[in-house]
Amino acid sequence: MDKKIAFLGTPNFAVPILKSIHQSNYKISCVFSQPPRKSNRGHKLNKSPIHLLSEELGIQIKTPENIEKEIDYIKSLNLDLVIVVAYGQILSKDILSLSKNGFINIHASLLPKWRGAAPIQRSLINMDKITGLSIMKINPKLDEGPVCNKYPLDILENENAKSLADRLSNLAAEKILPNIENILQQTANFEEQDSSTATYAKKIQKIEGKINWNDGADEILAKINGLYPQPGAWFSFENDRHKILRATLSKTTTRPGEIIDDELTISCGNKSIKVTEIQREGKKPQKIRDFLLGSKLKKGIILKNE
RNA sequence: CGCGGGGUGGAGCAGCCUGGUAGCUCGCAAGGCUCAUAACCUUGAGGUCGGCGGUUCAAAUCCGUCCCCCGCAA
Repeated sequence: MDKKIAFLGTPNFAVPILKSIHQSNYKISCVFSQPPRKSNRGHKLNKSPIHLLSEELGIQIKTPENIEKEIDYIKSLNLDLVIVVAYGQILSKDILSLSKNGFINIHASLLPKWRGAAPIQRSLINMDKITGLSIMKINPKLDEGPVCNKYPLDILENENAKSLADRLSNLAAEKILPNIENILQQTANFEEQDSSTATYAKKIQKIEGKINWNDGADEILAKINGLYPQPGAWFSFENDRHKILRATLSKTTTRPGEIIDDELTISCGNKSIKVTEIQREGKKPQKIRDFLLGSKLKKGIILKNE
């Protein structure tokens, strides 16, 4: 009855899920994660969140540049099941054959909607009212495998990507356990996706964060929330990038980009947004009150779309 | 050795290039005005200008070095 499970994952989103499985009765034979990358200021080598967690929990961790090279090792593990959460490497047919019950992926959308890299951000930018999780079996194509369970989750008013990711991640941590049970018992029911209704969540490009004040306020707010905290939605003023971290809707409209009052309410193409938290280039995030004390962004200034 | 910005009373900033009295907005304290107030007026407290060293008659300001924070890019 001692089933052997492996876990493949990399970013923070996967952390609560690995924790949950670890705390349950299942035994994790090995964790795979992306190798430490040179990143951030100074290009230091940083281990992935899952890498760090595995070390902390004392689980065997492997971080191959290419998982294909570990194929013999994986075979030797004699795995019953593999859980994949945002691992970041393509899994070949050869790899996928090395688990008795397949490779199970948790995807942060209601498939076949938002297949691909950035489902959470895309659902927010698209102003969806609802999203969720899909538990699916990986096949060699991108997020196209058969689904055994979906868990819808309402998107809250003015919710941002971090909050939504946290909620989905926690939901996944909870729901993965009964699914593992069902799959190991062979009682899970997998259904093919209806690919004719599929949509794709393209990877986020940094340039998408640039705000166009001619857009409607709802749209701009969706961008601010969908790109929070990385890469963030921003505008330029006096050559400084100003990243808007949080904002609320406001009704007044004047000229697009015009600062309407002394509290940094900015008119959009339709309605306006009131900035409540902002981060200037090279500065820490600031509540709008603090930011305004020493700021030149006063009523009447018109922000340009550049 | 990836590129770059910053550290100035409690908060957010200006001053630095072109050395020579510590400035602005806010907060705080006291007083005044007011039916009253987060509004307005007056006064006040509070700063080793990130640390150390150097140049100079004189350093927030110029030079060197160290510490800390952040943005970009990957």
